[in-house]
Amino acid sequence: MNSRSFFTRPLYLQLRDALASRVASGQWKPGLAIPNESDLAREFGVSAGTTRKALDLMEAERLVTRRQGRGTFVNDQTANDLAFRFCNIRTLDGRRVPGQFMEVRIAEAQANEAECGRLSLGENDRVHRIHRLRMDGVRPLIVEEVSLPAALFPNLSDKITHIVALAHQHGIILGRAEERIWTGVAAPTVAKRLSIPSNSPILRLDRVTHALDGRRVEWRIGHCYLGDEYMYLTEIK
Amino acid sequence: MNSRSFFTRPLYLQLRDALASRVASGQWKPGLAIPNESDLAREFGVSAGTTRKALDLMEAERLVTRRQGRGTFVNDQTANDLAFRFCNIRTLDGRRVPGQFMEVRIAEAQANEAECGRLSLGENDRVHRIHRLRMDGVRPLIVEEVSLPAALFPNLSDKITHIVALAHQHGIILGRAEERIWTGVAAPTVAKRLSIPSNSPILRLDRVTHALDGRRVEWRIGHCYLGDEYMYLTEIK
DNA sequence: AAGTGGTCTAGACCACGCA
DNA sequence: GCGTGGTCTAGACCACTTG
Repeated sequence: MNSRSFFTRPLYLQLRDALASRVASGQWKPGLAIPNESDLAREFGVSAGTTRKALDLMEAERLVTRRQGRGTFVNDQTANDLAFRFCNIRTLDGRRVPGQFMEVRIAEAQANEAECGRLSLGENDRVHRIHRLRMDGVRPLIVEEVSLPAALFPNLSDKITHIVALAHQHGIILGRAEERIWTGVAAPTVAKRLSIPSNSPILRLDRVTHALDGRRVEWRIGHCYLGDEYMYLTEIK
Repeated sequence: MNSRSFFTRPLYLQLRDALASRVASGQWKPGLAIPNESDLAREFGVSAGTTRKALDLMEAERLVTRRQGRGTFVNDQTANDLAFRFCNIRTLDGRRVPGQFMEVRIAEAQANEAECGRLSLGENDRVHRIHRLRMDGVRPLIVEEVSLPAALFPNLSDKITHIVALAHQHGIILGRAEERIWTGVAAPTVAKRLSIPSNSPILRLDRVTHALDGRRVEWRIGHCYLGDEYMYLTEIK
C-alpha cells in the first residue's frame, strides 16, 4: 500500500524531524501540551504506532515529556535541569550548580588549527571566541574559553553567551557532549581569576557539544578548581 | 482477553527478565544466536510485538546484539569493549586501556560506615576488600581500593577480581555506574606504587557500580596519575 | 529462496489524571 | 466520565544476510 521510495528514511524518523522542527522553531511552546497521538497520526497520515515511536524517541532525546493521563509536553530547554546538563560540576550533595557568568569577552576570528579539528571546520571558517568566568554566587568556579562556529550563530549578542540559550535562540537542539579531563596546576593568570594560589591542583576540561543532528556546536576549555566544596560527577551507562 | 492481575508488571518486562536470566545463567552462550522473535513469542505465549519490545530493551541494556537478516546474538560481557566500559581512562588517541592487575590483596571484613553508605548495606553486612594496582603494560595506572558486598559474591576466588568477570561468574548483569572525581596530590605511599614523585597531581575516582536490577555491586576508590599519556573521557547525554 | 530483524498498520483494552 | 498515554495483539510487507 505504502509506496516508500528506495532511499527514504523510516517514517517515524521523518515524523520525528517534522515534530522536532516545530519545537525548535518555537511553533510549539515550552511547557505546553502538543496534540495527542491520534490527532498527529491523522494530520501526518500515519498510524498511531508510528506516531508513538516518533514521540518516544523525542522523549529519549529530551525534547518532550510524556505523562500518562496528562499528555505530551514540550520541554523547556532553558530550564535549569536541561540547561546545565552538560556541566558535570556539582556540589558535594549532588546538586547541579546553576552558575552565572562574569568578565565576559567576545571576539570573532578565523578558526585556528585546534578549532578546525575539534569543531570539524574548514580553514576559512570563522568562529566566535568567548572568554569568561563562571561563578557560583561569589565563588569563582571555572575559567572558560569557548569557541563557536560563526556560521551557526549569526548576530551573536554579547549579552547571552550560554550555549543552551544560544542554541535555543538559533533553532538548534543540543544532543550530546564529550568531555576530556586532565589534571593540572593553576597558571598564575588562571589562579588569579579563580582567587586561588598559583600551582593549586585544578581540572582541565575539554568539551565538545554536538547538536542532535550531529553538527558540532561548541568547544569549551575549562579550568576548574574543585576544592572541597565541589566534585565532578558522571554517569556511566 | 488477557487477565493480567492488579499489580503485575508489563509483559515485555517480565519477558525481558526471563530472557535475561537465560543469559545470566549461561543457558544461552555468549556469541551464539538465540531463537527468533516468532519462536520466542510462541514459547512464551505473547505476541511478536511484545517479544520485540523485550529484545529491543535488552539490546539497549547491552545484553544482546540484533542484526537484520542475521539474528539476535548474546553479547560476551567479558569481551574488552564491554568489560572495560566502566573505566573512562583512555590513551590520548581515545582507545580504552585493557589493563591488568598486580599486587592484589583480598580481605573480608564487616562493612564500615562509608561502605554501608555507598553500597546500601546494613551495619552487620560483610564486604570483600581488594587492594590492587592496575597496570597498562609496565606503566602503573591506578591504585585501587575496592569493596564488594560479600552476600553477592560468595566463594570469592583470589585469582579473579575484576568486577565484570566476577559479576558474570555470579550471574549478575551490570547496568550503570556513577563516578565522582576530585583532584588531589599523591600521598607518599600512593606515589611509590605509581612510580611518581610525591605530591604529583592525581585524580581521585570514587565509583559505585550498579547491577541492571539496581543492586549496588562495587565501590571503588582509584588514585590515578594521568601524566600526558592518558585522559579521562566521558560522554554526556 | 528462505529466514531474520525492521517498519508499519489497525484496533483493543488498561492505567492514570482531571474535572 | 472522558481523554490521555501505556500495553498488547495480529498481521502485512520490507531490507538485509546467507545458502
